[in-house]
Amino acid sequence: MSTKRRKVRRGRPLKASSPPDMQQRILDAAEDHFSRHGFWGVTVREVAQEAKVDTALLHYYFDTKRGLFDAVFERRAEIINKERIESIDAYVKEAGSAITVEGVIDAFLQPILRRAATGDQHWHNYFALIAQVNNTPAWGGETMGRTFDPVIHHLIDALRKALPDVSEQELYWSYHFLSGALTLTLSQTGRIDRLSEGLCKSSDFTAIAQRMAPFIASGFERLCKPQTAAKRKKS
Amino acid sequence: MSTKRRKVRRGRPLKASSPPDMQQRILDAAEDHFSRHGFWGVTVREVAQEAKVDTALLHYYFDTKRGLFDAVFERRAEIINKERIESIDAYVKEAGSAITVEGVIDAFLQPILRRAATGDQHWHNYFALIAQVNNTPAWGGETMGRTFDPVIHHLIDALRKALPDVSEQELYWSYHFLSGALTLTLSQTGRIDRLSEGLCKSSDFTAIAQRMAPFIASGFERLCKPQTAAKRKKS
DNA sequence: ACAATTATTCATCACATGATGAATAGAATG
DNA sequence: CATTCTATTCATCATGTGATGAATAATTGT
Repeated sequence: MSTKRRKVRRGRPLKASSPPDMQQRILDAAEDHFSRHGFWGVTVREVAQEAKVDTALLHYYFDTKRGLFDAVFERRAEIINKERIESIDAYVKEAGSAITVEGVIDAFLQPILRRAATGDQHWHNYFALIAQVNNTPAWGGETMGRTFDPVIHHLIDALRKALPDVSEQELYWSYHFLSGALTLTLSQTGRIDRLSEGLCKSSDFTAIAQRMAPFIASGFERLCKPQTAAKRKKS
Repeated sequence: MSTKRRKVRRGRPLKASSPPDMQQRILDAAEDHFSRHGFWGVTVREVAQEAKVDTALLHYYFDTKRGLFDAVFERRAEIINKERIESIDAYVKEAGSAITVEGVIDAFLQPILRRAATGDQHWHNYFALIAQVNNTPAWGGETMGRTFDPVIHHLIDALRKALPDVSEQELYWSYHFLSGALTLTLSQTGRIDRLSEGLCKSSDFTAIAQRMAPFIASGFERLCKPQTAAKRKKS
């Protein structure tokens, strides 16, 4: 029990330890936790512990817990947004006048579903995070809008080309349903696994990629092409 | 500064205060908070304060915070589940051999959308709560399944009648998309308001009720009726 | 070589958290 | 009317919380 001063390792670390980069390590750990439990379900200590750093470092880089969360949310948003715009533009150019609703929607979904299909855990977590945010009444709409609305307007512009004289309202409502379907898909709760008794798997993004665009495109056409509404229920 | 013992009001209250019933008041307050911020975003103190009771009472009735959450979640589930089953059964009986996919889905959606359309704040909060849970990766799938799967199987049974020889997988995936669209609708984040610059409103359940069943039914038919897939993309 | 800057850990603060045992007043029971 | 039961509040506990200032070592700039 002597008062020996244990020599502690403090201050800047040796160069060797940086490669994965502390900031990235913190962001990865935060992404992992936030995606599973949401903003309030995570403590900065948990994140710091997983990243193997002191909580003070986390505040040093990201100021507040909220700052960390926003940094996580925006990190991959830019990447995916760029990919989605490129994908849509490529399809529109390639299809020319033969543009279809299903083609546009497929082009919009591809970047996300492809990334999800690789099984990369980081992207996986990130998508689940989007799902959480999109269903957070308090501030989800604002955050989602700020981050993704430009791309969505790009999508809607492309859809207008495939649907001449379409009503704006129908277009937005249709996107709303698309957004919901996509969000639940990305949140990966495993519910459909249980419901279907193993017949369908939340993680089977190949199956999803095959079905989602046709399903959604069909809904769009039904809502946005009045003439298709011929077989209206008569009762 | 005398040591006068301030006479505090303790013990069982006068009868007059019970009418709204303490348990109900706590559940209402909890519903309000949980729906907005999720399980981790709420403290028992906040709930107790809004319900104007001591936190101890809350533990007295519901044991733990989690117990309170589950009680909130289950309270209205029974009601809505019963209504949905009755609605589906009524439609199936009424339609007879003229049963349609859109009719079944409409019957399934009606009870929820009708309640949402009244603007009742309590149901409103409850639906947002469902949305939160449905997108909680950690335990959302399990909770949702336990609470709602029986009704969903009922829905799927009815859909089978409208879609003879349908593939089970297509049926479940279609429901998955339906579930996502409905969930986002109920979560009411206001995102579509911003996106459409006020043209569409999250709270406009009349508009949703008119569009959702046709949109979703069309997707179902596209996926579940192979012969409809004639106009496959050729490129 | 020295000074300034940057990245990191340590120690700690003020306050919030879920939970609980004891106290107490009214209601129910006999 | 005495006893037991139920519903409620009070006071408090141990732990967890986000955050921060000081210390310190490596790096960078001069």
